[in-house]
Amino acid sequence: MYELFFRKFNEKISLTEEEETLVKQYLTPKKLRKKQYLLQEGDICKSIAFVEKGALRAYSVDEKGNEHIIQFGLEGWLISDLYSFLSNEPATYNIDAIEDAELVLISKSAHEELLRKLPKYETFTRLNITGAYLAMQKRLTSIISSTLEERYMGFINLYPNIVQRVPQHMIASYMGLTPETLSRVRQKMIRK
Amino acid sequence: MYELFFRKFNEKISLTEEEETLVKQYLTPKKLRKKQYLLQEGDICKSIAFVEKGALRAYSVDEKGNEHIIQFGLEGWLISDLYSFLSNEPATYNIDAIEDAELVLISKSAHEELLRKLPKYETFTRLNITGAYLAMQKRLTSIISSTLEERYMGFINLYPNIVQRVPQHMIASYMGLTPETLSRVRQKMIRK
DNA sequence: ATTTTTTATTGATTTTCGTCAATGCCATTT
DNA sequence: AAATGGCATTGACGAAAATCAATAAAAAAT
Repeated sequence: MYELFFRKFNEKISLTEEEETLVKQYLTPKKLRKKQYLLQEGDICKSIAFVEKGALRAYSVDEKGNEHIIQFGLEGWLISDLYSFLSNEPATYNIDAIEDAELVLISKSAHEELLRKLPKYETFTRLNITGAYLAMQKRLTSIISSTLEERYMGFINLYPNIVQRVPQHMIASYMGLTPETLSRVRQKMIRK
Repeated sequence: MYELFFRKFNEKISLTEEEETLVKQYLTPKKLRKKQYLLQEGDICKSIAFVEKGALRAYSVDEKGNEHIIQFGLEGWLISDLYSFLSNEPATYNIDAIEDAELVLISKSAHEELLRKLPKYETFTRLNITGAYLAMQKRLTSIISSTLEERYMGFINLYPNIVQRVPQHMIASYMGLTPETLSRVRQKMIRK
């Protein structure tokens, strides 16, 4: 149980047996079927989810009903509406399962207690958010400074597994494009 | 000395006198004239800078020589090429002063020692990076899901002080637009 | 004081991307 | 086996933004 979670944890900062046992008490497993929501816009985000298995996405919906994917969550990644989680304000994102998924949930109270009780958990949290920040900064840089082809190439190189598993219109959404435009970008690249 | 730095620090997590004295020993002041570089692409980023006074920007330059601003740094903000700082890889961003500036530098070794010695510094760091992450996520969401006018309105509301002090072509660059396009967006908005 | 540099605006044109619509394909479901 | 729904592709068209170029205004340097 929670194998991948603790593998990732120990990669960042290694825990003793006792510490693992302590942390385990604060975790809750959850299974999600494809298309099921983990969080809906307007609800308060009650937990951070670690993906043990499967795939999720976080997305917003605009007035026209278009979905905009802000984040994917595959095995080994964390996913949540962090702002809602930390502030207790209504979520602005929806999160649902792209594939059947197994999650490890960390509730708000668990998160806060672990931060207080276990310094290594704070380090774990800091390293996680730092990694997420750096990844997002790369994404932002590529959006404001690269051509579509370069951006798509970058995406393929960075997340080859996502390209395999996720429908292309979702990748288009993640890139801020229409499915048609992404399809045409791909055609151009194939011709070379 | 370092007044704003400690004000911001204490807002996040309050320090005792002794702790402040300890932290002070790890800080270095630095003044920068307008247009001076704090960091150039290709160099290793040796420190995180806290802006006590003035304004800076971090930006990349593409093959065509166009500059793309990834971040502004005004009073009270931190600025650096975090990836380079943490990994010791060559920086991909340039950082320079938009106005004469006074900085507080935290070197790599200072950062690491403070993380080890002072748990409150780790908390300070965690809260800073979390805030930066949330701000960037908002920016990204607005890029992939809003119209230009909405995005510019959002920028004005979020950073009215930047609009006052920074040339518009830099704001265009931050938004991933040409100066001409931003100028036209503004005209449209004025007409309403 | 005048020259230079930086900045913002405007117009004409081209390129890029979104929109709308139709088609075909594949995978489920019935 | 047939029907359905989700998905990717393609074409025609229009809208949005980039590019190129000229001008003017403001700020900085001499």
